[in-house]
Amino acid sequence: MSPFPAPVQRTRRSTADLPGLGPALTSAFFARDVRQVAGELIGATMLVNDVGGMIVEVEAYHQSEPAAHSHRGPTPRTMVMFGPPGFAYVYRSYGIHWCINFVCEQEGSAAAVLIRALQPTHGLAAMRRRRRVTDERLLCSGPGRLAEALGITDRHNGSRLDAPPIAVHARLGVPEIVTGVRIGITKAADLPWRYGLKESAFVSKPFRTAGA
DNA sequence: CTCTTGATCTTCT
DNA sequence: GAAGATCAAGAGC
Repeated sequence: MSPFPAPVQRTRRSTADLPGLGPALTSAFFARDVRQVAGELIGATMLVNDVGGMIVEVEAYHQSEPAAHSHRGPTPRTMVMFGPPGFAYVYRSYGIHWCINFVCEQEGSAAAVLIRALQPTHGLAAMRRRRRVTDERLLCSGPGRLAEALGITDRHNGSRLDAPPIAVHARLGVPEIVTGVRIGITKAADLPWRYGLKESAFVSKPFRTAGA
């Protein structure tokens, strides 16, 4: 079963049978409930300097729940999340990696979608140079991996999502979505706020629901 | 295949 | 001083 309905029948594992790019998403798209935006980002395409791919895995975070970096109020690191929607929040993870979020809802909501995995479609050669791996499935299957592949660093913190070097294009068609609990957290670990493209070979880990 | 550990920066206790 | 929205390499099965 393809995660996208007709006309494609088989699971999309190469770029040959991807749907095209929809219009560029602007701040109005991100100015909505963070979980709604998270689900609609599955199948969208994210590019940085024309390098990137189709979003296949994301997680939603909101100030009201304790797993969010914004939960304890604004700090120098999380300031961007407290601002208006449609901007990038980039943070340092475990002292080593960069990870990118899309700020959603409205000023003060401090809600964001963590981009966790892409299916590479644009600029594969540039990604392989940065990542020093050849397996396509390892280029962008994880938040730290995709940031490295796309050249994302703290330089992009606070950047607009609808102006160079960043672009996010709407999906064409509605894919089949799977949900599960978020990965690598201990607080609010039962909230099913992780969204993925069904049967994608490019997600960072299998999907799991709370309890099991 | 699964499990463990090191790397190394920011924030919080 | 400890924990954390991670990843890669090595050990063991």
